Amino acid sequence: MTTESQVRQEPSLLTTLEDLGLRKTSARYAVTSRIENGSDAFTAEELCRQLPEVGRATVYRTIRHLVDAGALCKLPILDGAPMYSIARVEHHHHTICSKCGAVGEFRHSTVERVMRSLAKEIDGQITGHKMEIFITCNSCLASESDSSSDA
Amino acid sequence: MTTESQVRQEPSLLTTLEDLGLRKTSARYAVTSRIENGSDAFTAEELCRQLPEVGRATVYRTIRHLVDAGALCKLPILDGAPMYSIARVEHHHHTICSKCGAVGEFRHSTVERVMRSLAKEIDGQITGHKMEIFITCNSCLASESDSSSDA
DNA sequence: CTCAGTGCAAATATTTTGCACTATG
DNA sequence: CATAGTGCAAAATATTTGCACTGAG
Repeated sequence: MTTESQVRQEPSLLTTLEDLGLRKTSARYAVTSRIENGSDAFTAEELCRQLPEVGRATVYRTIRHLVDAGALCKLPILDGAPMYSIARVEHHHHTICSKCGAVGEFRHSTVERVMRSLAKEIDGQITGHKMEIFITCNSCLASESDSSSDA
Repeated sequence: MTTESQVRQEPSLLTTLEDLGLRKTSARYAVTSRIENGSDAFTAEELCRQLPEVGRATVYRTIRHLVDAGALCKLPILDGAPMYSIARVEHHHHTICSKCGAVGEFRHSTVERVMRSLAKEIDGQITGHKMEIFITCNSCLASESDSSSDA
């Protein structure tokens, strides 16, 4: 979609869990494959609803493992529950469509360069940063122009 | 603290509420003056605890009004409840100390310029952005070097 | 006096935890 | 077979809502 184009073939999330020394269980298989085959961003509750056969606690625990391992990003949504999405690019930022909630990833070297120039203005030592860009995605723009009741 | 130096004398939050056509009540006075005299960032629950004489619902309702009016920023904290801080600079970003939670504000023209250059790479129309910089603030750096048990 | 605003407590939402049971390695 | 992992339901936490009462204009 952006700077980094196709970075397919991320190692399965289940493998990520194994690498952490965790067992390969059917519950974890269900959760990770649902994440990998589902829509790009989701909430914990959504996942629970989609996986009635897996206990709520297990879903939350699995998500936490994946976030800790860096395989999932936790996106702080201002309203309700946080959303999660698979981290495809090492360090990146997110685009979030305010209409439909679609989440995209991008990486832009300028952002990192800005961080360096900010360093001297900040009253402390920078340890990390997070940037979210709110957009109206192209599909939503398209459907908007249908009902052209714009002010 | 940074680019924009002193922008004191923001209109009292209570005035902001009046401008919205809301009444000037004692509960709202209590909430807004507590916010203005308290520490820079706070959670809704903290405010409730500090104002036992004001109902929890009123605290939440007042915060919501202020956020809607743009007088307070809602900072999505990844762990627990979101934090709020007074918006002093029109459009700005935040520094958050990972150790002590202190929140600072800064504005940097380069950030806005980056947004413009990103526009052509993003698959949709940018409607807003939010950037948070995680730091270890100078006070925490100082107290760290005391107990120099660093790995 | 009227109705916006309030406080309370119950409802709702989200996430974590304790514990007995199950199944992976 | 030992114990990591699970499911459930209860607890903990965070926020919203219904409703009768109060007070600002």
